[in-house]
Amino acid sequence: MGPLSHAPMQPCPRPERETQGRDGNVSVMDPANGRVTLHDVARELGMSVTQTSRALNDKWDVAEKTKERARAVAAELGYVPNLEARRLKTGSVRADAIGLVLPQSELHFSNAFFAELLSGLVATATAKQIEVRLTVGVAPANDFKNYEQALVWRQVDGFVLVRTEVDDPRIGFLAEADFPFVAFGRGCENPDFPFVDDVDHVMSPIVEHLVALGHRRIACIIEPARFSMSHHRFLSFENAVTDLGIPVDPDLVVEADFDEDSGYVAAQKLFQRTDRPTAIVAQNDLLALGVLGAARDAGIRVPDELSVTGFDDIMAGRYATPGLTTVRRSPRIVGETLCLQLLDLVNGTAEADPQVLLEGKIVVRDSTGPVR
Amino acid sequence: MGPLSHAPMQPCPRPERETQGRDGNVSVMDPANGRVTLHDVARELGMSVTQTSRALNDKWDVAEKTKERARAVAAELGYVPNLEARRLKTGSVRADAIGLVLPQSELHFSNAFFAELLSGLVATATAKQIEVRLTVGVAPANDFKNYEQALVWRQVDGFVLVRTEVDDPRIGFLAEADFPFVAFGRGCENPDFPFVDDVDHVMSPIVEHLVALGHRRIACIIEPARFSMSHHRFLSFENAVTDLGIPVDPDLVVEADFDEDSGYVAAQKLFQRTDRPTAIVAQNDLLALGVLGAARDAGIRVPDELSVTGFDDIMAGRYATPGLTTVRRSPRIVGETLCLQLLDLVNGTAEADPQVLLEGKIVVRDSTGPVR
DNA sequence: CCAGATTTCCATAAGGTTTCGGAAACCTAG
DNA sequence: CTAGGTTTCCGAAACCTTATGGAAATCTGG
Repeated sequence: MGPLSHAPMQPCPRPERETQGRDGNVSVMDPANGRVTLHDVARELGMSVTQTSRALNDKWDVAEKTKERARAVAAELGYVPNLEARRLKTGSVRADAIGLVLPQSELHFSNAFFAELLSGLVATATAKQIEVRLTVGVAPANDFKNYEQALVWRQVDGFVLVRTEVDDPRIGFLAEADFPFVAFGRGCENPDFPFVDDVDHVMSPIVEHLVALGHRRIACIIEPARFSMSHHRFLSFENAVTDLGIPVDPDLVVEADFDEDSGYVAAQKLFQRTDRPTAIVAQNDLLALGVLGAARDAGIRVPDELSVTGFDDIMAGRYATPGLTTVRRSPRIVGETLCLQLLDLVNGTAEADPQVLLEGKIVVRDSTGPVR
Repeated sequence: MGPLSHAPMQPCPRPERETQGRDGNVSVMDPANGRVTLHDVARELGMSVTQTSRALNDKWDVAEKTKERARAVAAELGYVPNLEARRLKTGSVRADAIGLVLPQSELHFSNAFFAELLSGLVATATAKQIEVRLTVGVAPANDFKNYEQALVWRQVDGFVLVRTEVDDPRIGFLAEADFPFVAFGRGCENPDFPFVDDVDHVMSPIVEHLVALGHRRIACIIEPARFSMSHHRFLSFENAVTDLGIPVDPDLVVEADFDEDSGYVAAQKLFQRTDRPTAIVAQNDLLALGVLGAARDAGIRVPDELSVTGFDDIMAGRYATPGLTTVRRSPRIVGETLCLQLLDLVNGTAEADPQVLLEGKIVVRDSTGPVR
């Protein structure tokens, strides 16, 4: 927490533009697009274009001394290879980029978990000199325009699929095109592509925790059911509950969206019931925060009268009142893993595990307590 | 809230790969990279390559009937133009992409405000057929590797700068290179490039609100002071406070990071003082949430014993306990504006205002109250 | 049926790079 | 000094597309 410096800012005028031209070197900055071409470098070197190319590409064929000279001149002239020409010639099919199509709704994106995932993904990609190309999805998830365009024009080497849906049509599309992709959330029963997802029993610790506290009427607020993870987590919840001999009351399962607002609304709906649940399991932390807000506004004390659990362990849950009991996963690891999986797929290598199941870790805070 | 469908997922086996080859059409899928080239289309059409190109590009020079025929054959053969060759020939210098370098720390990114900004940016770009290329910054902000690489290789048409610092070196770098960029947060005194930033008096409503409630000992928890926005908002805070005849106690100004954790720590520090402030102004909502958590843990009642304000109006603040008094800005508009500004700059058009000052709107909730 | 205007097409070149085969220069040993 | 090998270099071709200027075909009016 160093010394604070609140002096007024310095003005920062545009620097004077030097009149275009290298100092001391008579080079023809000429043709085409004003760019220095390999030709120019070769002329300056008094060498052939061929040899210049080979020198700069560090081929065995050329004397070390020449290489150095070439590099020097190239640097001095500010030569930078024309990527288009190179790729055209080499027939390189690599874009050195991977694509990610954002869920189109802004709300779906405000989740800190997802933001961190993206951050981890991009960091890993950047470390491998790969760029992440971002677009935002158009209306229905089965409109493949984004994917098709990037794919067909060879703009990316592969895709990362997020927010996969149950029987996600994108999967079939990409599989059929035989194009590399990885998914966050399996999208079907027995996927044979790389993905990252929760383990099957991911909700067990939460359920067991609540049941141990005496809860029997346990509600569940789920993300839209069409999404793979919502589906998966609900099945897990259902299994965990029934395994403990407790029936799942369908009336206590409420479908919401992804954000606090919808969690708030869903909770209100549950509160209207005469036989209110004693515990609410929300499928993510944002929903749970909404539930906490609804409870606060309804005068329902948490955890005395109601226990609430979330999922993801975003930072906001830690500082909520009361602190949110939740399940911790590492979004950065997810992003990192997805990236490595995809690059393996693209490169044909096989370093990372193709399919990763994440073990969640329950974090007990003050939003859960014994049933009164 | 439609019917929930929790039937088990369908397996989705990879579709059988058809043996490579168009049905019914004897075309040589031959050379190079297996791609169908313009040559192939021309041969199939019995036309010259030139005319085929012109036909597919819808030039005036070619008969409508021919165009249709060409389009049909191209579609059937699955021809897709080689972007490299086209760009090489046309000398097009457009990458149809803009670059954004993420702040390298994961923590800096978990802010929902920033996430929404990004979402707005990408949505706007996508609508204009522009892609957003994402990389993550390396250690010091004055290491330009990311920018330089993308710039020099003509990978992007322009940059969006976020988290600008006071006298941000990136600005000088890009200005000198005469490369298009826009900034979120002016980075210097009299910038002559497009940017989006807060109005100068952005903190006034908050300060006036608190002072009207009787607060005199007002602390401020700021984001790292080297960042332009932190600096700017603090100056605004300082001005607003002194304008009302209240001196700013330097001991009540604490520098933190961006997230809840650091807000928590900073608040603890303030709580240790014998003459505790009666109000804490945090420079963003996450910090404020941390303060609320710290107050809760220290047994300090908000707003009875302490008023807390945030900035940004992220959703989590609305559902915090108590609801957070804050300043609302629209992150999506910011992202959108930045994108339009940059595209204007790149295209040489001038639709959007080059410099936008955002007026914040105070949102009063329950975290602020009269001084006891 | 022909001159001239108009429409439709084509052969060639070009864009910047890499690859290929072979040529020139150099070195070593006999 | 020369044969044979090694190192270093170069000319020409190729990657796929588009632009240019002009040729061929078609149409118009007399």
